[in-house]
Amino acid sequence: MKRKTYSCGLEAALDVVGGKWKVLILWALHDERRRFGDLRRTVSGISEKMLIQNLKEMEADGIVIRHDFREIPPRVEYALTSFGISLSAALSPLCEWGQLHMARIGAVKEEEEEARGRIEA
Amino acid sequence: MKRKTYSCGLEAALDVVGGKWKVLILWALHDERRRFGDLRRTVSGISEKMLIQNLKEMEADGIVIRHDFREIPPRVEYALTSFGISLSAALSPLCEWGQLHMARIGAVKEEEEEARGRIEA
DNA sequence: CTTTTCACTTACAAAAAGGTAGGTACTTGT
DNA sequence: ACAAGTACCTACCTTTTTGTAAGTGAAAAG
Repeated sequence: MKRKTYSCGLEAALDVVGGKWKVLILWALHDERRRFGDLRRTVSGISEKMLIQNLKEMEADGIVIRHDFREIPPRVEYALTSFGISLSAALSPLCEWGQLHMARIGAVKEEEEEARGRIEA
Repeated sequence: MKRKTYSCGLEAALDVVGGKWKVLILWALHDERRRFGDLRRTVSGISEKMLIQNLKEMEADGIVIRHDFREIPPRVEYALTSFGISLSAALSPLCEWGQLHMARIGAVKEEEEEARGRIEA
């Protein structure tokens, strides 16, 4: 068994919340618990596969809890654990930063995409 | 030209600092400017290709500046811009969170890896 | 004249992430 | 009898990301 080590806290945090969807799922849950289908509609663009896959990982990482009501038709709710809540708190300055510079970032990324388009064409 | 929009600040931030290496590079630069080779040694495990690739993107995103001394043998230094510094500031709570829960995260991720090993074997 | 240093570049290969389309079980409503 | 809704699962495929290994140029050191 290799000891998993991180060179800084960011690396550890990214290990839990990296990838394209997890922060968005976290965000969707940061103020209210939601059912699977509700999440699917809220996190726009996500596929069912990605949603469950990420939810499972997040559950394994202890940042969300799954509550199965064992009803038929099925009803399952997802919520943040206290660990997940602490994570979303740690993420909020980054969120604010992103919000503040959203226009700038979006503009730069558009340029980059256009540039790539020019090269590939 | 499609307007690039983000559903929350986190999405925008991740667009700039996503991926496996960028936060680590940012971290390596957050307290001092460094030469290419220095970065290569500091960010352990990164390949030259990934390092330049990420540095270029970060430069295009305005979070690092490249200073070429135009000497031979070549000498190039990288440093954070003020934008980059603001980003690293926004990242520091997440860094602290990661540091605080590093042991827990590492343990869970080890378990997950072992579990995957069991299945694949 | 060969080797070394440094900051890259390029071609190629491997791995990880993400997407699509279908299916399951079970009940309620028509 | 049949379609609809719910929360999934599975196999397969494409795209994106990451890694590896080699090469470049230009001067200076041996």
